[in-house]
Amino acid sequence: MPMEKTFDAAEAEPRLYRRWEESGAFRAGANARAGANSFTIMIPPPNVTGALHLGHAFNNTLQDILVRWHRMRGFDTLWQPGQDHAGIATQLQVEKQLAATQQPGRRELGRDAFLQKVWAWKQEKGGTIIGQLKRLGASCDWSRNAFTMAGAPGAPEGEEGNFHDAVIKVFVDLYDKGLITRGKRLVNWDPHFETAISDLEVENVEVPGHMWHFKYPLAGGATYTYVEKDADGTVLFEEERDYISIATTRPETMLGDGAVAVHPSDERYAPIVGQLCEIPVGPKEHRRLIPIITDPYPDPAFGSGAVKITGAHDFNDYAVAKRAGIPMYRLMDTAGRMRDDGVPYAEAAEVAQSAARAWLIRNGHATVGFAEQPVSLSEAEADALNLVPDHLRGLDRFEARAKVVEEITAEGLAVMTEATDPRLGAPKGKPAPAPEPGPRAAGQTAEVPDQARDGTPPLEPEEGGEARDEAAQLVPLVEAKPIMQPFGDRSGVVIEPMLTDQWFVDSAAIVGPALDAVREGRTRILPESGERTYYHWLENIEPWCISRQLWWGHRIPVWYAPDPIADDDDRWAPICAPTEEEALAHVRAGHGEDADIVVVETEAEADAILRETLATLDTATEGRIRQAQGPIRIPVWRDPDVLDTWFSSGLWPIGTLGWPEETEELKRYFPTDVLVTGQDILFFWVARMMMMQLAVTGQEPFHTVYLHGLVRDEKGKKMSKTTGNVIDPLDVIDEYGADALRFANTSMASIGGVLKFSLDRIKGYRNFGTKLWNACRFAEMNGVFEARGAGVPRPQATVNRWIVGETARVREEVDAALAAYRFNDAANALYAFVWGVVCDWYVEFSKPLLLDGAGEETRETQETMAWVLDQCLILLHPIMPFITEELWGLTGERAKLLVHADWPDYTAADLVDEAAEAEMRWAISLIEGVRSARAQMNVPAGLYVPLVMEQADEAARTALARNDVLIKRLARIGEFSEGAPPRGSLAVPVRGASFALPLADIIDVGAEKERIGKALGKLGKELGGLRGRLNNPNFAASAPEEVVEEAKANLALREEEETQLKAALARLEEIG
RNA sequence: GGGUGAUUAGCUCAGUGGUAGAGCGCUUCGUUCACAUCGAAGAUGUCGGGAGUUCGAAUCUCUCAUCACCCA
Repeated sequence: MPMEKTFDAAEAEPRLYRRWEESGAFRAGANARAGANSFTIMIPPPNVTGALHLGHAFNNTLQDILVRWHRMRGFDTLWQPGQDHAGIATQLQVEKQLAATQQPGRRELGRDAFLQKVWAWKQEKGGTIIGQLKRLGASCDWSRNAFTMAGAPGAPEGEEGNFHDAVIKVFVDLYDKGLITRGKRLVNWDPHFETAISDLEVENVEVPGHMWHFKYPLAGGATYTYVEKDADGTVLFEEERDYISIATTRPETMLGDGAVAVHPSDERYAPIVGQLCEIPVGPKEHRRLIPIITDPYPDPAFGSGAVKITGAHDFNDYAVAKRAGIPMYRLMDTAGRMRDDGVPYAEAAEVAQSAARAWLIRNGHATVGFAEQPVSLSEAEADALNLVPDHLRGLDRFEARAKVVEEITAEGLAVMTEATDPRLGAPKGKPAPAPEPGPRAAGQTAEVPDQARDGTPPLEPEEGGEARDEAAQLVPLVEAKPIMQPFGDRSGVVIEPMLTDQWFVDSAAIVGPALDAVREGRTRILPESGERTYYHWLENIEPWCISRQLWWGHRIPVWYAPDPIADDDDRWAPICAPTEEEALAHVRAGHGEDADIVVVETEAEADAILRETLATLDTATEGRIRQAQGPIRIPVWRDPDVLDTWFSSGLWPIGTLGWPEETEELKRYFPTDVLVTGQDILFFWVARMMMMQLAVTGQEPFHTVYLHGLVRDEKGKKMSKTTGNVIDPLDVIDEYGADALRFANTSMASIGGVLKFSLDRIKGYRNFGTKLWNACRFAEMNGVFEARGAGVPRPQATVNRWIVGETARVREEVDAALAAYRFNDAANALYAFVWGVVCDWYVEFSKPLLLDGAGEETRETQETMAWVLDQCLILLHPIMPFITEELWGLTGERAKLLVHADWPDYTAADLVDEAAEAEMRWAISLIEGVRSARAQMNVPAGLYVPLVMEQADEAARTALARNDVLIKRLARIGEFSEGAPPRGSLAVPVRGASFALPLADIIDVGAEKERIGKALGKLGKELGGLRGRLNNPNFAASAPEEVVEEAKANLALREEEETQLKAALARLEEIG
């Protein structure tokens, strides 16, 4: 039964994949030769919430190619699959689902019940991407599928595994070594998810924003002379002022200001440094005064040159406050609302006031006043203080902003300017609104100032100049300008820098080996530019914040118990232990065997119990509970935070292999070989894996990191739902088959290449599959596969000898390309070979032998073709596994599936027959010459025409004689003759011979002259270049010998061709 | 502002010192018994601009321009 005309991918792919899986073809070690080296790839674990996108499709195609290639070569191969638990994304997903199905929300459920819901969700929906990777043909060992939360407490049946143990063990080890610490740090806070997120999860986007300018009056009505000078010292402007002008894009943070800073060299403000100024907001009777300090951070040329310092809400201010010892006052709660806790504002402001005075005293700007006690606030005390005025408490941060602006303006403390000031941008006379900005709001809010609009040049940016024309109508100066604003990449809300207690890894202490590994070449990053980026980041590494205020994740293994020796002040002592039992054992050791230990859920509960306990004790012991008599209640609570997802995925290479147990797999497959991943997670993941694996095992986790870019659309744009240019790889697979998608991915995969996805290319590679299919179909129709022999054929016929050599060449080319991770070169070499050599020439050449012939030559051709096609299937299999496996099955009884076929290792040196190659290349060039002349001269395509050989050398004669059947067939030649070409022939020059097509009655002499003239023109250019080079004595002297030889040989060939063409032209001239 | 990279045929891209290629598209021709998801032939380039090194530069250096990404 003849084969179908095309490959039915939709039908065959699931069937073939099932076949592979059922036969265990992808199992670790399948098809390994005895004593083989291992080859391991760890899949970059997709989020458990994820669905396959084109980036995954690309990334996993490359991994699959490497894995299939090694497996066929007999390596002990493991492709380790798995998923990442993706803290924020998963928690969000489940919360959404609860809301959508009218179930109780996360907080109502409580932690344990919620986590059960997450696990249930994971078990039901978490496998989506696995099925999708299978459709792509990914040959992972699915029996080993891993999960970064496997084995966590509460994990249901089927989620066993010890990944959790690995994560906890590493945390405890690093903690014990002092490499993990807890502290108050400014972190990027996501008010939507109410958790810290890393720098890398923050997207900075330029959005239309506003810059407000406010006056901070000097304390006690003090004044100074404000002078502005130009570079030469000429006074430009001078006035008496009782305030300092401050610009801000976030007025609500003024409430937490701890100081105003100016540059030490800024003479304008020198007179008032060390004085106090007033924050112009809040109840008049409790206005807070803050010191004016110097710090190198403010840029005198920007704005007024004075900067408000809000240490708890801005990264730059944080550094200034740290340097100067300015207290940091937190203003917001975890949801980004203005705080509504603590003592009333008046009381809090009082304390802050004393702290400000104390600062002046400490820094020598003031002396201790009468009856005054300098107050110094600890970090915790400052944090506990709520400086939000009572009427603003509980407001959303953006509402609070609007209120603050309104109040200051009403009080007349906004800096004013003319209504025509081009900086305003917003509608005249109206203070700009303070909407909640967001990337989606961009373009809807106030426009960016268009200074060209009214032709007025912008005013000088220096403050103080804007109110000079008193006659003009004045409005508050609210600049409309684009500002960079941080957004959470998952939540899309504005990120708030927030001072919170977090856990940190001291990255700087463990980064050394990770840097050395790349510097010393033990791990190589491709493209090389990735190495530079890697160094740059690691050399400037910041502490890594690893705590997240989420529930879904590895909970931090730290418990808190009353410190048996500490003062009341920091009475909770952390105990880090792998399990609660061990932690409690520590508590018991500290508090005595008879202590009644109560594990509670929150710090508040623990506090209550501890207060009760303390109350029962003798006050003379000053709260030290070690002196307690008899059993007392000791509250213990566990840190509620979970670890950053990247902390656990950082252990992916060893965690998936069973570490910390010393498993057989760990010994066999670690260190792994290649990591294929997106360059966007070089820091998130790659660098951290390097650091963590080195810290834990002392070994590099992989020797090669292959980085690739983002898959974009045809025009190079990012694919996004909002743009609507997202292409679903599954749709592509449905329409064109997985092989076409894979081949397109492979051919795009040049090192460091830009990835632009094009459906035209997909279609082209689907056609390529069809071409291969039909070559096999032709072979099958001609009994080729019945003649398959064992091993490499050793045929006699020139065409067969030639194609065997060509096959060896392409095998070497493919191996070299894959070894160098030049996937595109491998794909292109195979495309050119299968289509351009096998299909275009070899199949055509074989036709006379297969269709017309019989006997040994036919049999040998069948055998050779069977072998050549088998080689095509084998070499293409890593890239196009489905169609090749299908053809492998259809074209013979096979000992093994193609997925386990032996990868060839024959070489061009063994198999290339140079004489055969020269002969075939000559025949091809003659055929092409004839075809070209015919087509250009409009000789009817179907017409058989005679060919006259004018002259020929020995090699050409032999080649013609031995291949005349092929040449006649493919060039559509009727008869050969030898002799002088008749007048009005078409000239066909080839190497070592000249031919003519006598077609005087068909051709147009003028057109033929033109054709030859054109060819001569081209030749002339080339000859000019070659002669120029060879005539240059410096060329012969400096260029390598083989280059000179090549140029000489080239020149000889071109000259021969030129002679022939000139002769042909001369003959045509005779006709006229 | 810092870093990294890109600029080659109409389009998408290869091309690490020897005189420029592929695929797609385009034009012309073709119902030749594997394939029209095909075949044959053809056209198209101051390799972003300028300077330098070199016998020789798309390739190395400098510079300018434009664009992209990452980090502030």
